[in-house]
Amino acid sequence: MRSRSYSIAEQLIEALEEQGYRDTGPRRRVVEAIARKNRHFTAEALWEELPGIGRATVYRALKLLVQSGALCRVMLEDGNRHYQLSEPGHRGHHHHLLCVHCGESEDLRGCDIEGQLRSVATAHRFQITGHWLEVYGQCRKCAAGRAS
Amino acid sequence: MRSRSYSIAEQLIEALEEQGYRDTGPRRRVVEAIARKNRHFTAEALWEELPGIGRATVYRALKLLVQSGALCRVMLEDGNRHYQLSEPGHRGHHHHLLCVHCGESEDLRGCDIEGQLRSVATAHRFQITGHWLEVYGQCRKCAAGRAS
DNA sequence: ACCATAATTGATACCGGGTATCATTATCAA
DNA sequence: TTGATAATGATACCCGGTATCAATTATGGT
Repeated sequence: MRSRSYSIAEQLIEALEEQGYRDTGPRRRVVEAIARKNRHFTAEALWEELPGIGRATVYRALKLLVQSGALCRVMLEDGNRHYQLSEPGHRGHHHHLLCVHCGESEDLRGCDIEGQLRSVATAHRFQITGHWLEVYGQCRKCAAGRAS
Repeated sequence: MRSRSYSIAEQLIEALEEQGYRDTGPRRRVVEAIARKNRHFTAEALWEELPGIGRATVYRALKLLVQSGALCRVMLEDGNRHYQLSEPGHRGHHHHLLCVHCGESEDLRGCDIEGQLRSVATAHRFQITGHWLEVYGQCRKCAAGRAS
């Protein structure tokens, strides 16, 4: 199986360039580290695997990538902020199913939360401008394996 | 109009005693300050209006009150944690409509988010154990007054 | 290729919000 | 009253993130 024409890292750099940000060495190293991740991660953990890169640089890159939609912020149950790559073709606002056991996460699809909120908003005469939703639990594999 | 038999402060103290915590002077001062609030507030702001009370004491009381369900944590859009009294008779898990303009909040009622999540969970074969939802916007008064 | 400009970097200090420690004090049941 | 135990508050600390700022680097025009 051949690699696709654009690596994840390149897509991230591109996302930054689209916003007018420069393609720099440190940023490449950051996005390459992100591209290697297959789980959500903390800013701190990312920084630790990038010796020589400044902490501020890592935090700055994360902020820009979140702005661009290529990366999304994930709020864990304990309140810790994590980050993870947006699933391909799913960059807008969306929600996550987070497995509290293995740390896996999936995007929540086919869920009309927005529609429901809209009707509730009408009932409350409240004009909704945004919302935040995270869902916690166990993924299929973990639920099967533990069978508590 | 006469005051009710139990003040809000007394209800809070009671909630703590139910959990086996003692009725102490500092705690009374904390809950009295909370009882005076009609909006969500930060731990820091609460502490500032309680001279002589230790910071740790305030944070500890907040934690216990949240545990008891009498107080709920509110997550603002900017990520800041606030606290607010649970509406009477609405102590369990629930969600908030937060006005980003005036800071008012209402509990979100008559919303079957849980039911919807349950069906989505089935589709994803994901076993949900919890979730977190906050809704941001403008309350009726603010939306009318601003009419942007 | 060179330059001027503006963006980026990284070291560092700082900040806010919250917690651990621990000696002292207060509560409460017997 | 007393003794076991919980609570307090001063403090130091921790964690995650940001502001500052001088030095460096990318970039577009020439």
